[in-house]
Amino acid sequence: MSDFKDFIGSDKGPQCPRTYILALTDTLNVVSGKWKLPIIAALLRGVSRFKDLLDSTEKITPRMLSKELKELEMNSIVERKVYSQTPVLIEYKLTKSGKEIANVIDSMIDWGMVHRTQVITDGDAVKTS
Amino acid sequence: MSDFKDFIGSDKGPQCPRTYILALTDTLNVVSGKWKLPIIAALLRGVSRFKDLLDSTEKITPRMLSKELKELEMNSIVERKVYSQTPVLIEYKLTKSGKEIANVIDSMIDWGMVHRTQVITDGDAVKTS
DNA sequence: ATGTTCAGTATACAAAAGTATACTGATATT
DNA sequence: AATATCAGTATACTTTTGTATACTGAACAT
Repeated sequence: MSDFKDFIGSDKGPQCPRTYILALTDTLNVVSGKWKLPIIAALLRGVSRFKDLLDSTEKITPRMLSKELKELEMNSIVERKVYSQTPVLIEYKLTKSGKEIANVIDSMIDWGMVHRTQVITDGDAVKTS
Repeated sequence: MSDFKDFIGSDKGPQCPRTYILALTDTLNVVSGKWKLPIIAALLRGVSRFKDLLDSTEKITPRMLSKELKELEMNSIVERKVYSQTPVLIEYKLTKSGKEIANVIDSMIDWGMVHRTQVITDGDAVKTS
């Protein structure tokens, strides 16, 4: 398993592997922003059509949904399939990697939960934006 | 352990616990943006003074460093200590939670590494921004 | 008295991310 | 012929995020 603490162990010591930085950047691109996670959550629930994603992702506009789906597709998180039925059916679904991002989200939730209890028992405040 | 897949299991079924969303939002606030992770990395290396953080976080301006440190302090990721020596010494250090965020970063790196190999063996492209 | 270091702040601007609202074009239904 | 549905696109914003450049003030050092 990778260890962030290891490779940043010293300023003059071994440099951070470039591959780690690339991997981290990829992940940040997938989880950052207002809409990526809500869309991925809907896709994990099995929602697959543009219109259904619009409905189940509250307050998103078609422009944003379109833009985000394109980015997710470019990053191989989502696959777009066209079925030339009538009316045309376009199906968005998560790739293998797309499904596996749920593990990262789990670890984010876990840290956040522990963090909140630690902050409360330390008497500090949490900004609930 | 929390499971994102569970609580989003169905549209009409059990709602996503609000605490999960709050936890996830907390985590996103800590890892999102251009400077948070570079600063945390420097702090993990033991860099602690404003001037040293400025030097070891390449291209950051004092304005941004100041702003980010304030946010990290508000979110109990960083502690600011003033030593009334002369010249005054101000020390920034990670809290317990602040150090533990490294686990989340590790899981982000892991997903990113696996994702890249999967994308390559599937013949897809990865956007290397 | 002038300069240097530390720890920032002030002002103005540029770029990225997100919103609002309306529209398109293909096909099918009434 | 008019209306509806699906899957988006077009145009014009507003808001948030980040950059550039200069400055402040306290405490020493020369």
